[in-house]
Amino acid sequence: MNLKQLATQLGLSQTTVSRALNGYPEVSEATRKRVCEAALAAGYVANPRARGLATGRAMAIGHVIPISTSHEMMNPVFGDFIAGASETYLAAGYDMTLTLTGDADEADNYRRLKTKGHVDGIIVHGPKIADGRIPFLTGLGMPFVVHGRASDIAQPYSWIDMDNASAFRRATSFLLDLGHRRIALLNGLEYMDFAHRRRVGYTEALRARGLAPDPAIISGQEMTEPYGYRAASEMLALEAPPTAFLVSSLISAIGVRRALHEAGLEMGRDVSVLTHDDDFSYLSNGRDVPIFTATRSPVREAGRLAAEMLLRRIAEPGRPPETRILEAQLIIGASTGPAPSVQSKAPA
Amino acid sequence: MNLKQLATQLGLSQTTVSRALNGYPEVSEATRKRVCEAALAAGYVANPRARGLATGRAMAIGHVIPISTSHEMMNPVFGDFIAGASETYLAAGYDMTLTLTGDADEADNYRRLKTKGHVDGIIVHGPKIADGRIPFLTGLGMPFVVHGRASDIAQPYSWIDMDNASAFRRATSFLLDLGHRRIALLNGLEYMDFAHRRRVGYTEALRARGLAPDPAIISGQEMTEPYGYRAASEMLALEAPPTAFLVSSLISAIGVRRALHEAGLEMGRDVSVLTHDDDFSYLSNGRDVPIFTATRSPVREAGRLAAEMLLRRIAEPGRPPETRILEAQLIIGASTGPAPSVQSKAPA
DNA sequence: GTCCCAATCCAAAGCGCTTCGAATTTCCGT
DNA sequence: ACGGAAATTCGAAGCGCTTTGGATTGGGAC
Repeated sequence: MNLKQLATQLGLSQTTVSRALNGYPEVSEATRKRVCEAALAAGYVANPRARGLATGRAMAIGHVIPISTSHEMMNPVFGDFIAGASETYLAAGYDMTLTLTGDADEADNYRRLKTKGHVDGIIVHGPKIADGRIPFLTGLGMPFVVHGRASDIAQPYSWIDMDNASAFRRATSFLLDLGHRRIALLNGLEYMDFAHRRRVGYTEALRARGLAPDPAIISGQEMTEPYGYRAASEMLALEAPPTAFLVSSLISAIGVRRALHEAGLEMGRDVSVLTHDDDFSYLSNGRDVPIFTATRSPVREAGRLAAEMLLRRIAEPGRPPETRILEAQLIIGASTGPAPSVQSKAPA
Repeated sequence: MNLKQLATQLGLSQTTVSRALNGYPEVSEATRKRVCEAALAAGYVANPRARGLATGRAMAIGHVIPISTSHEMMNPVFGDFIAGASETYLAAGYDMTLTLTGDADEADNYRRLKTKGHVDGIIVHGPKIADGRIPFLTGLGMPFVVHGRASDIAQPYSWIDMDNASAFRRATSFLLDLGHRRIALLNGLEYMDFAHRRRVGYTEALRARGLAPDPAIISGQEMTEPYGYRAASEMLALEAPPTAFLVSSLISAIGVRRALHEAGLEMGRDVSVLTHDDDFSYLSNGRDVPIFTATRSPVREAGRLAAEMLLRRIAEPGRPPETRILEAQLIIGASTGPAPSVQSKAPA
């Protein structure tokens, strides 16, 4: 069933039917009603391809998410982020197309170019410190919003990001306040912008107290559970083991917890753990009684906001780039406590 | 830059250029080479909408994944499954569009109808026991493949599924062989087909040894970490607590582990835990030394296979529905051991 | 030199929809 | 009853690509 058939059946022109269906004012209410009912009855819905061809709009936005081929990891952040964005799209009538891409640059530019004409805008995931995709898309003139930022890029562009540096600065200070002096950082891959910023925040907080970061208790890897376990186990075996761990993801923090248990240490008493918490739906850190002390920033919410930003950009192509920073909450849970050396000086 | 411009620039007709680009035989190799080079230089890529309109193929496949609005959960299974499918699509030149939908039926049929014309085929995620989407899509004549099955549906359709019943039957038997008699089941939501089948396998294995399932140690919820924790804690507080837990997801199993630790019990010695493991990339159960004894079936691989199946269906619309069952591996880890009562009879 | 068959290449007809410009009808005031 | 503005409706031209059927060219075979 296509427009022409519907129009013939109704004894109207395609023009009128199209206008009636799309809510244009120059069609009488009576006609509109008749048309809509007939369309509903016939189960008619405009062919999106044809509509796109005619209007130039695709009513779809593309998410390009990098999967490091070497690691083969689908970061769970993407899932929740996309779920959030999808709510916005649904309400606005947009579709979402996903492109998982190998390594984020080079040959891919080509592929994304192809994407042009397929989508009205793009959300860029997982930016690296100086991400080539950003100048590329800017040059292309395609509306886009970055989830995160790319530190070394001068020209303005739209992004939404959590304040990673601030969150990790506060988290580090919090641990320092508790008396910890050997604070390990289990970061994500540090060529990723977010991890880079977290490291910066961590370092700043240490320096502010006159402490120098110790490379032996800093690492940056993909944030899996086994990574947390392995890194923590190794660090705990050092001569001067850390008394606290600052971890970049709840999943890795779970690995750290496993390492602690295995070493016979109690989390929150013998060793403190503070993690960033993206507030995934399926891996909640507990609403009422958080297991881990954490910097929390819901990634799903970020997805919703990013999508709204992008839709605004698409609607008004002229508007200057918009940016939005989200502050993480510092949530106190049971995984942190005073540094043991301090505690041991208490009356026993 | 469009076809017409490119053709003019080359002094050829649109027809020839189109054919050259699409690899049709009736164009000389010399011409083809010239055309391809020019296209590359100009950065020309055919507008997919226009191509789709003309060919009737969208070169895109749709994933419709249900998000129970009540729970607001983006199941991590989807992420990995999609990553697998995406590999297949990339190789075949297909795009992927994602539709997260609220509750899976009713009004949504409409929406999915709209999807028609947008995609060449659909992958159905998260089927319930009698899922209305299956007869609906069958009636629509749209090629589709279900990841999982829907038990109560008579007419044939294409699906790929892990053998959930068999996996859980074997897992239960394994625990029974270790002497466990009170085996708790922490299942997923039991209106989901996969959870239903797991329950069936579990029940069968118990019955085969003359044991009756005890509702007090069986539950079915969304498979979050807190669920595993809460359910396990409650069951451990029973008068006759379970000596083993059979868990439907690694994430929930981590919650169970937490509950055990908190209760001062050692996993694998005091209480056994056996979980299903979808083999997510970021939450590995350990390749060499599995933490949990588990039934493992890589969901990413399933995604790849499902995509291949769908592409075959699209290529040959006439072929009869294809089905594929994947057998889970039973992997022995450190989380299981003989039932304590048995052990306690050993010389001490 | 002709004829015929391949090998190439081209013109034009859609695919289904939107939208501009024009035609038609309706409804007033006078 | 009539001119004309306002309210509706329509015809037709694309959007960019594929593909059918036909035209053109080149090169043996005779």
